[in-house]
Amino acid sequence: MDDLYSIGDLSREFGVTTRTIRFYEDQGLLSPTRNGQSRIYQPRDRVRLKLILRGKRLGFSLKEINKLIQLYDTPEGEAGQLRSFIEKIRARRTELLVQKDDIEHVLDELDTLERRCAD
Amino acid sequence: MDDLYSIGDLSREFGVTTRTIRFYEDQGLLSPTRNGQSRIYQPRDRVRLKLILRGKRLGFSLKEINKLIQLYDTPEGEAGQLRSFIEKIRARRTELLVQKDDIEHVLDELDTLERRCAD
DNA sequence: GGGTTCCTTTACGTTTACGTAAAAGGAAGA
DNA sequence: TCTTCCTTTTACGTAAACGTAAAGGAACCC
Repeated sequence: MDDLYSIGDLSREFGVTTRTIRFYEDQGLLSPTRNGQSRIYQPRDRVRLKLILRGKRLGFSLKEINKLIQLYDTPEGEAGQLRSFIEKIRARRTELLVQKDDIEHVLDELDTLERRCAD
Repeated sequence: MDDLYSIGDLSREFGVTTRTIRFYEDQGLLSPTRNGQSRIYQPRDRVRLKLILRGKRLGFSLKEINKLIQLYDTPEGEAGQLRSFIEKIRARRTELLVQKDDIEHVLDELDTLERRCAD
């Protein structure tokens, strides 16, 4: 019971509500085991939650995050689906590059603003 | 009437619906002049729309975007409000740095995925 | 003058991502 | 035993950001 977590543990660690964590499970993003009625989270569940939250920070919807996670979990095959998914990945990457650029712009502007304000 | 735009012009240029543009006006983010009933957008309105959309790409809410825009428009004074706003700017910058980091991680992962898929 | 296109306002509908409250059960501590 | 804390399910509520008609006016084209 060393690397096992309750829903409250994860809630505290990641700064999200238990409602949120249950919601992610409801949406098929998490599937913890149970001890009686209580949810028990393994390290891999914890990692997965981490990934979900990172996805969120990047503006992915939960559905998109779900697909990305599933993509990680696919062992090998299903090249057919994957081919079309590569396109999506590339599209997303393009978006992310734009976003990165945006961020750099905004960081500059924030600096300017901050200096302008510091009077 | 060279640097004047209709709502349709901007809609087409930026790939958003007219509904969206009117909604932004409704939220106080845009205030075009009128020709009779029709909205007329000046270059500065166009720039502002551009800023709004960039803000959106960065995950700002319309309310936050509104504040940032107002911050740009403040001529000089009101140091009181600004001081607390600098904090928000710094917080946002920290978030953006995290986000930039996230993006770089994900870009790497997307590369890996793409290579893994390319069989 | 009919058709097409663009514009307007009003207003109800929708999706996402949870918030929040209600009602209840199990376990630990004073 | 009582209280407190953590957990559960169920379910209605909500904010943000538009979508989607509906109904109408103005301008242009043939």
